[in-house]
Amino acid sequence: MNTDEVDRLVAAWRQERPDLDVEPLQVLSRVSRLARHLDRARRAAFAQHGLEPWEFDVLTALRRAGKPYELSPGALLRATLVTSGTMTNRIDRLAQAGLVRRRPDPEDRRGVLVSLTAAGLDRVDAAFEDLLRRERELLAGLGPQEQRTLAGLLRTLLAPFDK
Amino acid sequence: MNTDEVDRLVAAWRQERPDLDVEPLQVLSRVSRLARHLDRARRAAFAQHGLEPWEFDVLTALRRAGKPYELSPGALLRATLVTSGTMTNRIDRLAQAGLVRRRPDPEDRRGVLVSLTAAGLDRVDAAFEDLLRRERELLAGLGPQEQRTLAGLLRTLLAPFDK
DNA sequence: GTCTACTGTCTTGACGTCGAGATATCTTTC
DNA sequence: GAAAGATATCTCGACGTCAAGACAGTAGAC
Repeated sequence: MNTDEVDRLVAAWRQERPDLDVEPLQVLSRVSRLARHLDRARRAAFAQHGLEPWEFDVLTALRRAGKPYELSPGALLRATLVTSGTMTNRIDRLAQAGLVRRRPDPEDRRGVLVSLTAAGLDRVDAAFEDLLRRERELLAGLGPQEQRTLAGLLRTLLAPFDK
Repeated sequence: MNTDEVDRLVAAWRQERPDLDVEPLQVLSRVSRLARHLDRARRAAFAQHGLEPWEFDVLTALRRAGKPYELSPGALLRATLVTSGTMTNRIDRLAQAGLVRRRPDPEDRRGVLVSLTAAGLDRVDAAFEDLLRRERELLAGLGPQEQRTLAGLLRTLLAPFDK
């Protein structure tokens, strides 16, 4: 079993605070670190398609909604976990870039509906394929059974958050 | 096996892009989500001690260094993966808050050494204990053996990044 | 010793996010 | 049908980060 950065981190803490049980770090520090590396991989994948991660997040939410690829800003901010001010700003820039379109909601005059343009659909589909390619490489160190085990353990940890 | 948010995400993608193998999302989307929840838990733990996550990151790096809890800004930015401009700003504010101290490096006139004050040491120790408490709760759904399995699988995924 | 390349830290300007609040509209209750 | 509260979106100012570059000091080659 090779030692990695987190093993060194844990060893340093044991040295400095031998009174504490730092085992939780073995799992959770690795989760944080892996997430950071994953962010980089995502950024790289999207850059090839001229997209920023935040752009992908929004386009992807629309893409997953299925035809006609249209959601309200409210639905988008719930899907992407950002605040409303941020979402307004994002939609502005995506519309500027020609990737989404805004139109008034015919059923609610307070509301707006945001939809993918043809260009937005093409971009997000291409970027998503690239992302999956890179994610597969990232997971190449694990066999199919190990991946399922890992997914299962992570699901257990996430369960309390899905209320 | 209960279905969670990620299962729904994967199901939506299978519906929309049945031509793609989206299995990687089962692992990696969960890693990202768990990291987000972990960030919140950290934020909450630190807030009780009047610390922001970024403050904790810096103080912690100094704490782990052991007596005399002193590192250069360069060492700190490598430990925390931020840019030098960011680190300058962080040290400024931590010094302002009385949690760290800056002094010229006696061996290198370009250099500076940053060390924990007594107040900084107390704060970071208390916050760290709180963090571990919360992390343990987060992991409560898994038994000790499962946690070790999970840590091992994550270590395998991280190995390629530790150069 | 001097030139050149490197290192360590700080400065600056642009950017994206957040949080609070403003505005308009819808819904519920009486 | 009017008032009160809820909801949807947008506006604005503050903040922390980054990237690029400025500046001072060090180290190696000759």
